[in-house]
Amino acid sequence: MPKSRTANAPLSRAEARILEQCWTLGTCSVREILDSLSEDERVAYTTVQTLVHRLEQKGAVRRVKKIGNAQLFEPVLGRHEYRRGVVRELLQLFGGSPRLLVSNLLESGTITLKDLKALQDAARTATGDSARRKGRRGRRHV
Amino acid sequence: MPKSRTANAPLSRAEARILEQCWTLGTCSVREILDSLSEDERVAYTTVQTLVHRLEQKGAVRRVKKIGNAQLFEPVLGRHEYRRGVVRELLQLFGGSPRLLVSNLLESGTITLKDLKALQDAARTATGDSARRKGRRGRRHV
DNA sequence: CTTTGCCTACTACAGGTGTAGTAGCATCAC
DNA sequence: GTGATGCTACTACACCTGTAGTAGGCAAAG
Repeated sequence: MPKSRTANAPLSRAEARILEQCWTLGTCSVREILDSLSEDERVAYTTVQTLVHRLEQKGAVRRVKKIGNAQLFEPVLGRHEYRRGVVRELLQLFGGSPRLLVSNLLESGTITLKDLKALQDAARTATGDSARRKGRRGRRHV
Repeated sequence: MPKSRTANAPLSRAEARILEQCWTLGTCSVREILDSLSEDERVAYTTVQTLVHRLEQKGAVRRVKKIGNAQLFEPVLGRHEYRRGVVRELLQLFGGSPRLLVSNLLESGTITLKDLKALQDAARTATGDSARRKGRRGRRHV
């Protein structure tokens, strides 16, 4: 039977979409998330609410404070960890071989040799360069 | 609401697992699929049967002939197409940027620069070599 | 203080998914 | 032919997911 909706259970498509908005918005309320959705993704307020609730159950977000009668949430699971997990999932499809995966990208023309080259250069400088970039992007708290 | 179980609808995890066995086995029966599953994946005969049935509804396999009273199935959806689809799905997570995806693989140490290098070489010879490789890998029919 | 409005906690429900049971027909070994 | 076996077609069912409605509470506006 399908997975239990407890801590670090896998996120569904819709849940991930909401979490994504949380990443963009930082600490935010249900309404803010709703408003941040594009026209064609708009759903009912309660739908977002339910999804946020489920995300909370799965430990992907947590409520941090209450302002007035509104609850503010904040992502716990980071974009990076999440992506890592999903990619790991995907890799199983390729027998755990990331090379096969990239190879697939190449064959289907999704990525080009030029792209790979660029990535290599970027990676080389990032790793071998000074020390270790720790700031990542400009995390404006909110 | 979730997707309809009609032609080329997305495959669920379990369905994909079964299809995978079909790829390995080639034309095969429900029992053969069941028997080919490893110890810890073993499920009831009827479970496999149901999954094969759903795969059929989704157009991923088709019944080719009947031997005795047993039905033989054959994959319609190829491993390659399937993978391509899943990767495309995943890419949306990375804003459609395959570079970000590979970048993630690098950062998490899932793939190395050496791997990329090897892939590039392989790709270069395959593409730029003679004319156009049309056989891909040794596609032994079945 | 009452009204108005947004917020939250439940509840709901149809369709998907994972897993399996049952009934009945087709075959094969006698 | 007859019984043993295995196969297929239904049926079942709990849990997940996507989406939303409802009731009731807090708080700002008047």
